[in-house]
Amino acid sequence: MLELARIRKEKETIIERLKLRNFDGKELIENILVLDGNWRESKQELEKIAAESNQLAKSIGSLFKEGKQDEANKAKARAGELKELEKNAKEAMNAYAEKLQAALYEVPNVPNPSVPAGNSDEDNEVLSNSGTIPTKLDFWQPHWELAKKYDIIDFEVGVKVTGAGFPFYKGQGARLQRALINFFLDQARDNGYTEIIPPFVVNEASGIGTGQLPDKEGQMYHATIDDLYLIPTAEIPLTNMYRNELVKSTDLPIKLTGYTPCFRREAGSYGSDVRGLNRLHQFDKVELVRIEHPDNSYAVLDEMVKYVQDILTKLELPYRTLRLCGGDLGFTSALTFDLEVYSAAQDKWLEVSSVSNFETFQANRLKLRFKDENNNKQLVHTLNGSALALPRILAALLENNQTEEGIKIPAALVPYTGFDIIKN
RNA sequence: GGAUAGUUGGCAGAGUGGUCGAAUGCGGUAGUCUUGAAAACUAUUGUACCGCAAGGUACCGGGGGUUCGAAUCCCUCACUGUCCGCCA
Repeated sequence: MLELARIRKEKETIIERLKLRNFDGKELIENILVLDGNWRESKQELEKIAAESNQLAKSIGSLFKEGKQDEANKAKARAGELKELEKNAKEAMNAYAEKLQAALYEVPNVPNPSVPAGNSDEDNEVLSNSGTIPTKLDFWQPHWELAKKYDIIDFEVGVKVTGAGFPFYKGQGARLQRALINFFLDQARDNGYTEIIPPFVVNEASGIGTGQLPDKEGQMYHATIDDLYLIPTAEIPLTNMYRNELVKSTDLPIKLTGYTPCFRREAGSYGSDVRGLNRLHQFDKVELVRIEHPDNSYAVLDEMVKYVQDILTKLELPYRTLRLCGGDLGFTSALTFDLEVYSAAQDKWLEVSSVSNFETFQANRLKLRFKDENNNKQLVHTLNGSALALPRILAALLENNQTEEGIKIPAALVPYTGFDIIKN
């Protein structure tokens, strides 16, 4: 959510920059400013009535004490009138406040000026390519065939037990999965992140805090009996740890990492994109969250991208780095870099990480502030990034490392798996 | 799941219808004293919003109600403690 004060101050810039994401915000922003004016006006009106009412109530007390019954009763009559006025004024103010809030929720984050214009993922800017794309050999198979061949992932039994998109990992597949989680967490720890194991379900306030609610309600599994949501990413519990907090500037930066399963309904997804491990309803992910001083957040964003690149290099996977265009940019993000690995047998780039700077957009909803050098309260900047999402890494590892003997495990992972090849 | 007691400012803790934004203690900040520190003493010290300002409004777990007036009375929800039951 954008800060109202900022909208008042930078109306034109905001409208202009929102165009980068093909968002015509002119009408909405104008409307917000009108509602803001109405709200303030009605608030002043209400407060005026409340002030008189408060004063009157006090005087009634003293009048009774002094035994001036008549005057007291007269004042009571006036108080009754005021009460009616106050009720109406309050309703008017609340109506404006509600409309204002709803309108503010509709405004996406203002893109960073470096965000390229564009409509879809086709317009994302490829910043770099790293690693060597392997040559596809005749016997190479996509990962869902390999999963069957080596009996390491069972999609069918997942359908029986739960439904499509909930695979079972078995034997070496399960161990490889666990090895990746540990590898990622160890890497994060070596880089100064504190490991967290958060709850996998969150309440509504947390969903609102990080921006999944109210917009993307349909993307999350909702346990309605208890009104809790299954997390689609560890970003929600990790960032919400600091909801409504005022941290000291010396507490910054806050660097958190956490492994969680992620649950996504993925309503509306279809086609070859959802084949095998490409898109699941439940998947594992290690997430990084940073809470930063506003002056540092863009340097930190670059640092996080480098960090993810470094892990991909260690896994010996060919990858490319993209700067998301305005049309593909998430609602809450000001700037996002995606990292995609090349999965050879499918001949596809698979997104395995998304690293974003939200600036104050989440912090404003979270009411997450810090005391700056001058003891003023300021909103922090929040960032997060996947490091990494497991299934597509697994897909690429399986597809790219096929040999006649079996699937080779990259050297960096062998200490974690305890084996260097997957074979029958 | 049943019973019961709670939820007040950074913390502890008073406050059962009016002068309570809230005693008191601790803590914090500033000062006096001191070579310095501690102790002692003095003063000060909640948050948010509206307003150019003066000032005003709201907030005693959340929401609603009674009343001219609610931290205080009523309803409701959430959370916490304790006991019982169940349980990894």
